[in-house]
Amino acid sequence: MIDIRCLCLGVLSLGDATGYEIRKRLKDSFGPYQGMSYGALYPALAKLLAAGEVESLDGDRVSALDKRTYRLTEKGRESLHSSLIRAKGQEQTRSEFLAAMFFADMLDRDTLDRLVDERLAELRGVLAHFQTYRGSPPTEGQRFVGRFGQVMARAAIDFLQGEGRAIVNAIERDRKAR
Amino acid sequence: MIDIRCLCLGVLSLGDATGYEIRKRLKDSFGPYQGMSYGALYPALAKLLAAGEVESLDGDRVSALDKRTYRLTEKGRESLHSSLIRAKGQEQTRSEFLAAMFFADMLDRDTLDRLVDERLAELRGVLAHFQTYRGSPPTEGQRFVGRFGQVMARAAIDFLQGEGRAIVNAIERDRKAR
DNA sequence: CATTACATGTAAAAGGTTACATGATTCG
DNA sequence: CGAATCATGTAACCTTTTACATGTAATG
Repeated sequence: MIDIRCLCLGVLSLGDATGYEIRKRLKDSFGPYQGMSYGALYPALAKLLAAGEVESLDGDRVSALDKRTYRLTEKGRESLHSSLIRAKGQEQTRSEFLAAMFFADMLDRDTLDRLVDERLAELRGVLAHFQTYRGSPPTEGQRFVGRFGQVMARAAIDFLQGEGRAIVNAIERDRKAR
Repeated sequence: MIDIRCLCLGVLSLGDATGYEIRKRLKDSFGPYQGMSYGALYPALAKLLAAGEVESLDGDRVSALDKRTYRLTEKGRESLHSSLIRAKGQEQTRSEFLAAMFFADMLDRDTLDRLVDERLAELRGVLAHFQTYRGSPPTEGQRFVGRFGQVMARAAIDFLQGEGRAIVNAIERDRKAR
């Protein structure tokens, strides 16, 4: 399973980083396909440190709040590799948007339009994010994720602007006909 | 927020059901876009019952394991409606597939092919699922979700069979060139 | 000098999964 | 009569979010 620890190891495999940077790089790389909150991140790093899968490059931290840079160890690299080869081709989406749209017949026109508009805004953000690949030339893996993200965002936008909007309009027509 | 309790209310808004049936109908409607385990479902139903948002149609249950059919109450319908109008157009995907592909450069050809094949198999299942809409004529909301699911699955399949596979092949070429 | 970005952590609570325990009904 | 499906529930565990507490460094 790919959990937060595994993701930390993965980001660190591309270069040393602080906890804060790990989270940022993950967001830059995956956009909406992976998230990470500090409350999960720092405990995960502590566990990785205790397990010897990462090492801290700062021996002389005075306070527990001082900046700390992590590096992947050989043990960590092996652990990451063994997680990756056991990974399944799974994907799990929990969509508040679709859940609400499913009950569209209970909702008024304004709410439906708002839901679609919000979804479109987010998707356009995702598309722009993946289109402007900043920083160093990406690995092939990064390229794969970026292209996949673009294609899926594009497909969702096209649907919502065309057929999706048409279904919403049909709901409204039905209501008026009644 | 759309949580498991809200989903139960939503399913029940389309007709009375047992806990088991609620889970089944949700899977039928949303495919991979919503899941629900029994360990979350039954405690959620108990809370809804205590809150008076659903009622039990079986007064005379001898054992706690006897079948029980739930019905949405007026209070439950209001609660559902107020959740829906507060819903955001959000969607969150956690993709073990993309996480693994991101580190494609660390993986061998066989693993990459397996990941793509597994993803394709799942997506084809999703597509088939949404294409064969069984049962009673769907509400417009159901139609929306079904069409959205089809479009997104189609886009992902096309990508993986074309450009995605090409990137995987490029990785292999790079490796051989080294 | 104020704001934004950088930076680390803890504690409580929510939310969910997995495994387990138990049994009835239906269909070939 | 055996297997699949239907059916309900608990408990232990895991992960993650949210809110809080605490600063430093860079930038306009």
